[in-house]
Amino acid sequence: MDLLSDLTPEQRAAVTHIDGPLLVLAGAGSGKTRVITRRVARLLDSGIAPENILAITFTNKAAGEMRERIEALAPGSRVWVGTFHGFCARLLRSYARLVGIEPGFTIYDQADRLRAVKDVLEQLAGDEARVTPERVESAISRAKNDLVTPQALRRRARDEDEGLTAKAYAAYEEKLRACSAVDFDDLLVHVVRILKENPDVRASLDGRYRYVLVDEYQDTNLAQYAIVRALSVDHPNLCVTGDPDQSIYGWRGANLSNILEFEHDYPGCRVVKLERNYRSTKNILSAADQLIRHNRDRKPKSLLTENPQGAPVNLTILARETDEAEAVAAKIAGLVREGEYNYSDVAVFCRMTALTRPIEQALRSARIPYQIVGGVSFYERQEVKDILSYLGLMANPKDDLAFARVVNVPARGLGKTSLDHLVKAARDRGLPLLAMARQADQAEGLKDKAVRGFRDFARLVDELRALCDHPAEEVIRQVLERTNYPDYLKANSDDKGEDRLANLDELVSAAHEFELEHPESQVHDFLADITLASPIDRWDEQTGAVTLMTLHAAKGLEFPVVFIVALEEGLLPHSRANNNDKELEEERRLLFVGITRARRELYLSRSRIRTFRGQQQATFPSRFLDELPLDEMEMNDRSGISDPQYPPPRGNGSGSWTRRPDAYPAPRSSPGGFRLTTAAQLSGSGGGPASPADLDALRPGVTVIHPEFGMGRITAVDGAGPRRKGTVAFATGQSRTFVLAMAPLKPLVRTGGTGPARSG
DNA sequence: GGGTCCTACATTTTT
DNA sequence: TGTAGGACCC
Repeated sequence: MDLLSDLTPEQRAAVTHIDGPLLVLAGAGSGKTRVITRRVARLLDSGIAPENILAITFTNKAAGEMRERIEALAPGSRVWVGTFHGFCARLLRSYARLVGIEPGFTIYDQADRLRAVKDVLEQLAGDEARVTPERVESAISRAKNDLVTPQALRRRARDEDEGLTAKAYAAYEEKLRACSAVDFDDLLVHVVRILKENPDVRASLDGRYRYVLVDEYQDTNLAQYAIVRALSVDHPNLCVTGDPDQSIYGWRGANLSNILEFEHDYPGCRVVKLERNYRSTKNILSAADQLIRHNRDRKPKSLLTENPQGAPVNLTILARETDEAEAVAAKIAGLVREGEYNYSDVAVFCRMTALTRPIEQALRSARIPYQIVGGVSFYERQEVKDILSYLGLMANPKDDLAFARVVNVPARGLGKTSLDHLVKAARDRGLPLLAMARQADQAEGLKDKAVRGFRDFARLVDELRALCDHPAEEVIRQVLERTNYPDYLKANSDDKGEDRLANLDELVSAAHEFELEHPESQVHDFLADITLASPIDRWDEQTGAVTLMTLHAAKGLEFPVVFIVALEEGLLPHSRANNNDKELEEERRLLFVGITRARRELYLSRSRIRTFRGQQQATFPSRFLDELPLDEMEMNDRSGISDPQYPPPRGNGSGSWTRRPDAYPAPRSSPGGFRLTTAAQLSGSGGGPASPADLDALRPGVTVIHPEFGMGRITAVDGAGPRRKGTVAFATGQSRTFVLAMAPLKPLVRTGGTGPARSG
């Protein structure tokens, strides 16, 4: 086919560029994927060998799609397309020895890493540690992505906690080495080291991968930058594509300056800007544009489209998250009933996976098929992880983490005490746990029964290990059979047993599929593939179901109809991102990404009250709503209550549609809605001084209104009688304590309910 | 050692 | 709301 005829001049410029660095700044929906794949086809057309091309994408799914498209344009060409992590894993299998690790290394995922950090912290500081394992874990990850060594982190440490973190980092590294394991970030870090310390290897890889393409370049971190740089010295035929406005992985170490400084890093590079949007309606694009303009740390850019105006963007306010979910479900049902869309045309995005639950429920009861992307991934389920740990231990006998996980699963009478003795003995001798288990009779303090147990277990694993070069599917079947795992599951899981057995079946068929695709593979290849898989890789757009996912997962996708829910302060922007402008701008970009996924219709919503962590809480509208072109939008408030008065978080904001200054509420009731009631009214005592009954309504968990501070929630009460005090956390972030009998606090209750809203 | 119950706890996003 | 870890009892 003609690779150029249907392209715009800009797209054509990018596609026809062959040698030298190329930066493609591609706005949302500007046909970027098409440009990249065409360019690869064009490279192949011009006689460049497929093995000289390396294409890096953000997810395996994107890689698969690109591979397919390239295959369609240039059949039979075997271009390597994959993620940074996949590429590095492969490279590391060949060059492991250069950084002192074994080629059969195991890849630890985040849960494994957290487990390892916990072990290390306990060993280092016992119960004394003042830093949480989670914080240490993320600090280690951050350090690695920034190419900071344990020594450097130690030198940098300013206080005791940072010192302990650095120490834990060093100990963690040792532990991984002893287990012959690497974590996600190590895949990158080790490759950086290989490239840095071995000029010959670097030169040969640079020569091999003469044409490098990196997609989503705005989300690369320092380690990834270093890899790309090292592969583009002798042959700087590097093409990167991305959009600074869509950078949403800063928390993972992504460095926006990689793309902003590209022209500086690669002098003489060609820059192509793709600004025309082919995806969305004018209305949707206008919303995206107005929003993203509020980012100050940004190169101004216009978003243009020749697409029709389209329907106005819709913003709906509901009373509670269940109402919101039902409204979404009802709207979806209506759209499909009208015949214009299928379920698979629709996606619902939210900030956190935890927010999907009410949506799921509503979709279920409306009998709308859906699939959820993310959340607890299939491979993180306990039963799956157990079996995978057996495989891991078979493939890598030094994997102490896997050993500890399964040595007593199913129960073999090897509890904590026995394991502690074994660990100590192994540590003294510098042996892996499996090796120590084989000679458990030499470990101090073990009872005969435990010695026998460990040796039996070691024998079992050794026997299984003999099967290591068999197909993964068969290995899994053998593990299940020889460990009696299915029986153990049946005995130990009450009503979930069926589900869990089904998960094991699914694991077997996953292994089978892998086997078909990679006939030559070994168990550790299967494990690596699983570990490096992302939730979105399992997503199938063909199933005829509504898609439910986080805004992060939505990157790179598009849907005719998009819903974005829970546009509330604390959720979007997330409360953890509230501290500085940088994080706040990333949150804004996140919403921008969500909005620009929509092709024809966009529905935004928020709920006035949200139950989170089992607690009802009044919410405030996301500040981002005020940044949208509200006059062009269609808005309806179906909550049946109006906003209370509250001090705007910043600026004056008054007069805007989302912040109604008038509203200390004339109680208004609507079926199933809310009204605001005073404690006095509740108890029927009609507005006099608070009676004991009034005070009874003011309990922890109850949402209240204060005329000055706005909505809040009672977090604690203290004392009794007239001097009883209550602490209220207000939605503005401040917390205050009042004498309940005196304070003008009013509980928010459900119409027709029997009493104040209660927690739990 | 192992199972059960309870409490305390945290809680973003993901390769 | 969920879960991970601790206390307790068999």
